[in-house]
Amino acid sequence: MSQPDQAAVSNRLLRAMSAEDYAGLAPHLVPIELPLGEKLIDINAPVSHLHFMEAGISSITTDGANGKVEVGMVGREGLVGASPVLLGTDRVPHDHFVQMAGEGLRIEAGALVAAMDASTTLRRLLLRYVQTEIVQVRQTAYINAIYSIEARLARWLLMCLDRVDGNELALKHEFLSMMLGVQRSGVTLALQALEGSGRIRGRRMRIVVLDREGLEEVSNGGYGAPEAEYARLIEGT
Amino acid sequence: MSQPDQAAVSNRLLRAMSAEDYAGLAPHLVPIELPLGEKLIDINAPVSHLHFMEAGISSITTDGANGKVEVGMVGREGLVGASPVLLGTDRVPHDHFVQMAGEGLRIEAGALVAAMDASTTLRRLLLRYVQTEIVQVRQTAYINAIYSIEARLARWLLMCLDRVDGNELALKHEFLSMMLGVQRSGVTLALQALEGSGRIRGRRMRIVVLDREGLEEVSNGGYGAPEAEYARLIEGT
DNA sequence: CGCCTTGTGTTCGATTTCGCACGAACAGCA
DNA sequence: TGCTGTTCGTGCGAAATCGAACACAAGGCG
Repeated sequence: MSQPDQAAVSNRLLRAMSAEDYAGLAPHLVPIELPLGEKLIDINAPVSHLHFMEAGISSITTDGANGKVEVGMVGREGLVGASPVLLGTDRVPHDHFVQMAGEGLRIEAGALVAAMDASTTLRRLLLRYVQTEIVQVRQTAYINAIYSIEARLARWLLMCLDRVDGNELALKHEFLSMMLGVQRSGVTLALQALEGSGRIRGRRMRIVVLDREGLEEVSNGGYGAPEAEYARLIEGT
Repeated sequence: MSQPDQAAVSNRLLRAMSAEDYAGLAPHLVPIELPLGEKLIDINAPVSHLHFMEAGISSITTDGANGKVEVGMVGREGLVGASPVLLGTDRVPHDHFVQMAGEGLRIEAGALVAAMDASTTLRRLLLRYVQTEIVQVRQTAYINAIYSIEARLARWLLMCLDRVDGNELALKHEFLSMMLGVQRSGVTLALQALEGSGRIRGRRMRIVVLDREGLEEVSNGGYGAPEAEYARLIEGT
């Protein structure tokens, strides 16, 4: 098995770490396909592996009495399973599944923990990543409390856009409605509003973003702060 | 300055740690009053001190274009400032202030970090606490997306109740409306609904909880999971 | 005791979102 | 080409919530 060179990976965490830290991790990284719907971590099931996302998007969801809603999103900026493994537990009450197909680099939990124990710089980087996850979900809680469907949808599309190549997203309205925790027809109406103002174009199973800045306006401040915090904490910018 | 004995403290983290870990921390703990409204951490300001809450409640809020909403709650089960300091940054884009007056044990960030570097068991405990904060805020994001005002209010009252002695909460409707991100009149109506079903009794500036289990029913599954995860991760139950 | 500030109860129209249903458009497939 | 299942557009009454205003009540203070 040949692991990719650090310069060849897409994952922003792997790219941000020192060459030594990457070299220590690389022998344990196993390239893996991430097909749509693949469960990376089951709710309350032992977390044996983590996944550095290389492409595609994974969702963290809460399943409750009233359905399933997204409470976290991980793409190539992140590491699926980071918070439980780095913070000392082996299971979480949340589902983690592949929401947009892609690839990842899988690593065993034990190997990652060992690498972190051996390198303070690696530990520091990955713990900071966990902090960015916290900032993201606090923002989600805020948004879910007081923003309109249209603003929440705009933020969500932007977050997806940050994690894919190109400006197309392969998504069903029904799936979006579940992620946001709203009615499917509400998603259709919000998308039509965005399309009416020329910010996106919708086709069947596909959303093309035409005006990224327009979406940021619609998101009304809901998008941006967590993303800036990621840049600051992980990439020092 | 005499620090309290471990058996005498109320903070559940301090009580859960080993006697050795507590002994290492104790010389750095400074008892401090926490008056209503005191800011413990300012938004994006350096975090110099952390606070083990002994009594009272601190809120974590996001301030955005559309107002301020609570995105985290810390009482005597917790440590204000844990996530930034333990995860390697010195500031967070959130406000932390005292929402119900009480007391705490203050510690300098540097002293806590040093103690954690010296004890793997202490580090393990406190990182696990951060994980419980994550579980809490993911639940908040979930609830905010799809639960009614009444259910959210019931959950919020229960979370407060867990963090105070007795069954009375000193709260204004206006404050509640800000915490939940809803209209003040909506809070009044929801409280009346809870009072009508005999679960609480409201006076001016004061809410008396009469039927805790009734509130849990109203919260419709919104309350409980994060609390159970705290018990599991911190207290091993 | 009576004023005055603050907190709470109440109302009401506007708006958003829900919840549901049904038809139209599209894509795969025979 | 025609069939079929899926996805999307649409409409509509119901419900929840907003947003704002005003009246009333409680309690502090002079």
